[in-house]
Amino acid sequence: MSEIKSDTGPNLPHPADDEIQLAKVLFALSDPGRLELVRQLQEAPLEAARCHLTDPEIPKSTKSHQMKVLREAGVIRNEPHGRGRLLSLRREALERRFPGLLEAVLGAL
Amino acid sequence: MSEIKSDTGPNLPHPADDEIQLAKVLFALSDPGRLELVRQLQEAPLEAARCHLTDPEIPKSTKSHQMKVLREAGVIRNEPHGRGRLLSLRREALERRFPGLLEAVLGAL
DNA sequence: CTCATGGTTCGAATATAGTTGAACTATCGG
DNA sequence: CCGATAGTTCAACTATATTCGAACCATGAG
Repeated sequence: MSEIKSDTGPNLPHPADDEIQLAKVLFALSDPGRLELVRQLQEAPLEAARCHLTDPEIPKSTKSHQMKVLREAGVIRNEPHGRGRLLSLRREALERRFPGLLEAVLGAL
Repeated sequence: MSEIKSDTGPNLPHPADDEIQLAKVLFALSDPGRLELVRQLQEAPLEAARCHLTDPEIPKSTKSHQMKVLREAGVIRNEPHGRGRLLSLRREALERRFPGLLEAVLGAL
């Protein structure tokens, strides 16, 4: 056991709060599959392996790609967690940057 | 002069209020150029010829295409007006369908 | 009617995005 | 250490979007 944060580990790059761009966020959310994933993170962070229940046939590489688009847009965080990954919504960052946006998107039918 | 609405005229198709889809709206707004156009319609409707798309060098066919994407998504209305077209934001429809969304997007820096 | 203005549409080229298998990496349990 | 699990990355392919010239169409002015 070690408390040292492994630099060599699978720590993926995330944009800083103030680097999050509106256009990229809107684009990331403009896909039904990605939007669905975001909805699943509404209540609480989720292990990647536990979401996307709707389509169990999707290859993991495809799923990984969708997570990447959301992560690079600054919509979700993707961190190591046990032998998998923990996905979470970047609520605070998005709210600070684009107040009301996430709520409006998630609130829609 | 005639009060008859010409059916043969350039009346373009618009989605009905309840046919407006979130994903398409978000996609339409995810382009900086289109977003800029939408911002110009914030205050009041505008003749298409009067809204300069940041780049004055943009060919009219390209500009027409951008208007089409926004129109088909249900973001703007595009109606005949004199020898040109009048563009307007579909505020009410968007507000009814996705409350707060437009405000959040336009309010962003 | 004719012309200039302001736009739409079409088609072809280009650019960007999505999909997927295979190879690779990290972690945990035994 | 080994195998299983979970996910990323890469490369090739397919699909969708964007761009823009050229042709076309409607309106208003003269």
